[in-house]
Amino acid sequence: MKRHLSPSDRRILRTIQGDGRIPNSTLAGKVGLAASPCLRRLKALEEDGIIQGYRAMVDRKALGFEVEAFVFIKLEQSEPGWRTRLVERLKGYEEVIACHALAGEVDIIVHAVARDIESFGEFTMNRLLTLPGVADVRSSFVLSTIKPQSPIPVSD
Amino acid sequence: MKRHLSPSDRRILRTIQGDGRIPNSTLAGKVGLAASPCLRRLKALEEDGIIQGYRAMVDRKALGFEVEAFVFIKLEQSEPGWRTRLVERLKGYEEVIACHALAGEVDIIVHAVARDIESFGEFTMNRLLTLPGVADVRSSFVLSTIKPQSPIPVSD
DNA sequence: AGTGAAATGACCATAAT
DNA sequence: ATTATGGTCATTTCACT
Repeated sequence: MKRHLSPSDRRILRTIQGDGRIPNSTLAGKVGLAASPCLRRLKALEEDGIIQGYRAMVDRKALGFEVEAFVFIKLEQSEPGWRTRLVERLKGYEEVIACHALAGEVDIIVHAVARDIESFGEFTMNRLLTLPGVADVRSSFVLSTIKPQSPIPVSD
Repeated sequence: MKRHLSPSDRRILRTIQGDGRIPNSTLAGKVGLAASPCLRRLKALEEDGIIQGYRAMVDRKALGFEVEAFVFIKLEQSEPGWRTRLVERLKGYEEVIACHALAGEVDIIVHAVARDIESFGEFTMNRLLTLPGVADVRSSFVLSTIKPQSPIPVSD
């Protein structure tokens, strides 16, 4: 199950997390391989699900999303079916740019964007707080990004 | 300052957030442009900082990071200089895969990974709690990812 | 290593301002 | 006229066998 990662694989993963659009030939140069084996390894890493995909990181403000926030949700104890439906709903909201179930005080953390404070209010009031099984919703606006989404470290 | 986004730009942004490594020619086809103007637009979007970069999304577990957590930090009132040093330190930790300053109860949220619970403990105890200006540190482990890092919505 | 595909840059066309 | 849009073609570079 747990695939062994060669030193080349690790160098590929390190490099491609930093520049997901680097041409294979350039990547090959950086990791010290010829183009052909480098491409084979890259494809294998994708195939094995170790590389899950590639995304362009886009400035939310350029797309008109002035507000970014984290929403902390506490759940009531409730029938398991509700939980599933809640999760499906959360996944469906386009404002939700990431969402995790947590251990501890807070049950669910939602990373969200909104065009402005008003539409964020509409989102939390009408579309989060009204979800069945939700006991409490607290929001904190992002004031600044100290460190943007960053690579997972890759040891040698 | 605020660049106008053409319908083509929006289609490019929508597509490339979903597949950051799509070949330009394919991208051009999807957005209904010839390759050359498509590439010009893509480069301009990068140049203008609207596209901030490209990353491969890598499975943290494949790299040996069994633990993912959010850490909530409260600060003491303190001299402004401390704040700057704190932020620099946070940025420097490789365990920190994202970090934001928040408005509200919690001052800073840290998204972190660790190889195991022990090393996560070492990280919070020795490298977070000891930072000057930190009043309180609380951690919640990620139990499951409900929605992984997702695109910013792009309206037409 | 070779072949077909893709990236890239120079240049042209059209339309709206 | 100028700006913004997109297309065509020729050349280099790349992906993949």
